[in-house]
Amino acid sequence: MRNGFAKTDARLPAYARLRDTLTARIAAGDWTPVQPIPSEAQLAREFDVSIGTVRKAVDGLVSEGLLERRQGSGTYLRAPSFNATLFRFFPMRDSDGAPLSIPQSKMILRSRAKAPAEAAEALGTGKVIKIVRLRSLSDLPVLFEEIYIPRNRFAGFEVLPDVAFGPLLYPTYFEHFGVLVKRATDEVSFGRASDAVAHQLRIRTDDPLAVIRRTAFDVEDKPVEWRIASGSADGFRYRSEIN
Amino acid sequence: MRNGFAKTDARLPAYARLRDTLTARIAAGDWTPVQPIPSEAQLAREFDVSIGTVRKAVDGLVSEGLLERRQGSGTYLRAPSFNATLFRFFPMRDSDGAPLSIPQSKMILRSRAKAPAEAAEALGTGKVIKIVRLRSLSDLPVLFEEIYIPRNRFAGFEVLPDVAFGPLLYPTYFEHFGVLVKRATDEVSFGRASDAVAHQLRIRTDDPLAVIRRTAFDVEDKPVEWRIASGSADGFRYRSEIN
DNA sequence: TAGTGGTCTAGACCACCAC
DNA sequence: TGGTGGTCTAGACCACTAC
Repeated sequence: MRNGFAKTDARLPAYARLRDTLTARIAAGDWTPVQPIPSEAQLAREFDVSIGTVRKAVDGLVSEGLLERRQGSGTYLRAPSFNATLFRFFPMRDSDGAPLSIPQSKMILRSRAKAPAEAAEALGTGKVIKIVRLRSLSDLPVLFEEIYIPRNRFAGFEVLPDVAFGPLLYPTYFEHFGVLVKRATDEVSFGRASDAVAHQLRIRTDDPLAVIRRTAFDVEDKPVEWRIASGSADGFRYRSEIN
Repeated sequence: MRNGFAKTDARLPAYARLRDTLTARIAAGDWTPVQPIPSEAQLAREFDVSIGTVRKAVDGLVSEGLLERRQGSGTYLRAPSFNATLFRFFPMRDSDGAPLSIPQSKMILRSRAKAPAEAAEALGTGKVIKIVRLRSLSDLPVLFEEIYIPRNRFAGFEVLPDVAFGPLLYPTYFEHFGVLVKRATDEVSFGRASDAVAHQLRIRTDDPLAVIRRTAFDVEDKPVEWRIASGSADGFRYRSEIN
């Protein structure tokens, strides 16, 4: 065939097929955030469309947060574009407005496991790796997290050396497994601390708890992570923008 | 001047000035959702720009949710584009999956008032109208709301006849006061029921409470409403999409 | 200074809708 | 059938970045 589109629906308009082709290249890990992707003129030649059509395709990916334009320099992959640290659930400043100390993250467990029902339903598989973390502010534990990721996307995650992990998981997902988290859904509810959670959070059993369940999706809208996080309901707040 | 731009920064590109001019017309109530706005060709002539530039301006407003394109028919105002009923905070179906009965909304109070500190800070004025509502599912009260709206945007709201109100406030804001809510910020936290709230919700004093604070903004990003809503924490859940 | 993205033009043809 | 938005072209010039 004359053009270079990946296997996309030929009935779609050219800009949509180009957009899907570029998304596939991103998902395949063809590009990194440090080198610009091909220029608009190059893409126009490669796919035999006009620059205007390239711009429309790239516009879509920029508005999705996948790409980033830098005038005079080029267009770059934006990864991890997704900043959803659980610490936005708690105040980062004390009552005087002074910033609290740097958030800490302690990995408690990392091993193959069978996913609990909720996680298996969200991920579409029960074969997962389970991660347990405790996150703290000023040496006070504030959030207890259980995280499940599918083994077929994260083979070998459980044996990665500890130095591969920073305070955030999503950069690790991208750098070591090419998994780019693009969006997520959160669900906040109320519960009470079990013995185990209470012990980790240094609160009492049955104390009020804020519970956040999250499912995260990659650039192709496939679920790649399910997690449940718990913190004391006192001082908890969840901010959200609605459009 | 030759073109028809409203008072916009002449340093901005043409599409941005046109977008701002169209936003101002929307805010001024020049258009309704039932009649199309002028066609792209008409706008191009009126503002002495090309159709491509009109498309770029309209694209922005479409992606903001202010306008809606209908191929073959025209471009229409989308109002109220904002659907954020508080009932998404509670399950609308019982445990068997059967839908619960239609949500109800009872207005308890509607009068001029002095805004509490939080509301005054969010709205930038203390001169407000206070609205108190109780919202129910299957005749069970689930949400107690206190709402504050600035008097300078909603003059006469407190003396509107009851028939002017449906179950949702935002359509009333638009139809009677030309105020179009475009976005809002929510903050979820947990607390305990006061005597008054407990009585309204038919729960016990000090029972766990989910509290949602919301600030709503109009098309020009001016705050037009602040509300605080409370419901029993049991059965509460708040869903949110993160991008 | 060469190359990039940012803006803008003046058309063309197509798909769809309302009359 | 006429008018609308949807797609697409093949340029032009500008603003900015990197070297």
